[in-house]
Amino acid sequence: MEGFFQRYLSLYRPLITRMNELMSTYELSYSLWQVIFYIKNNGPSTLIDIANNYNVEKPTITRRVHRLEELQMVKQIPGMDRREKVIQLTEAGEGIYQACRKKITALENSVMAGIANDEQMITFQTLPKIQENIMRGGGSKSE
Amino acid sequence: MEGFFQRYLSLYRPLITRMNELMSTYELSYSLWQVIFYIKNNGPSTLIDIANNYNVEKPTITRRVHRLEELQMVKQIPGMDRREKVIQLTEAGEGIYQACRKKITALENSVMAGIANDEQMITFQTLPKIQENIMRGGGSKSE
DNA sequence: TGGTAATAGTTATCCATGGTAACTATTTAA
DNA sequence: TTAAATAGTTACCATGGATAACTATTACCA
Repeated sequence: MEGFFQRYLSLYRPLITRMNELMSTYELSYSLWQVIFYIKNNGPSTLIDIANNYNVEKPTITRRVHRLEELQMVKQIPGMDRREKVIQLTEAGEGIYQACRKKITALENSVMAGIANDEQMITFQTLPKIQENIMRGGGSKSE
Repeated sequence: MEGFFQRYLSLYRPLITRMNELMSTYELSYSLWQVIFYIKNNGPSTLIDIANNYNVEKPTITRRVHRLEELQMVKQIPGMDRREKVIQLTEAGEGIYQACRKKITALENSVMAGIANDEQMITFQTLPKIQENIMRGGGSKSE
């Protein structure tokens, strides 16, 4: 499958740029969206939960959450451990989640124009398999 | 196709990290590799050629080429216009291209483990269609 | 021919993201 | 009760890309 990475990677910038434009109305970027998305779909969460989910380091999530707090899309609620910072969506955050979800879904659809349904499905199912393979293949750390 | 972007994007970091590790032996990263790759496949080229091909701005390519010159993988040859800087691979650059090409192809293969051939092909063909749709969809600039 | 466009490239500066190392505060365990 | 583990933060650095303003050269054209 020579040339696959090139095809995969050359899609990245246009896509992420488009997403960021889409969300700029709400002062969000894709990286911030990820946090909102996670909390919405997994309930109030700790920074560690989020960091583990996205395979990024803690300070990265600390920063994202702080920005979201400034934007008042997210707030801290008491956990059962004074170390933990349990993060939840605010009302505003909920609203913005809905609005962005709609926009993103619309873009997801428009981007599939002219592509057969089964081709969409196969691509949809293949990407996570590739990710599995890469992550199993062992980064320089763990494994 | 809700959730498609998430699947696409969550593959990005592991992949690019893996690529960068792969090439770190030669002090290359994927962004530098792109330049080498382009020159190898299109012959001696100007910065403008390269920038246009990858849809990035000129200064971005200026920097990449300068790094490659430092690494002596690339050199300047006279063009037919004293404004132009025509860039070519050096012998060393050729060698490193070959070495990286092999490594990348091997990774491309290993990453497809357990994925049926036709699924690979469909994914391979679908990605550029999606890219087309995104780029046609008009960034905030042109169109 | 002389002067204005356009073109290729560079420099300086800024922004967005993410990583690492070293730290605090709290909790667990021995 | 002290040592280790855990959650989070802070400070700092690296990468990669964008913009704006600049130089040098070439094209155009009146």
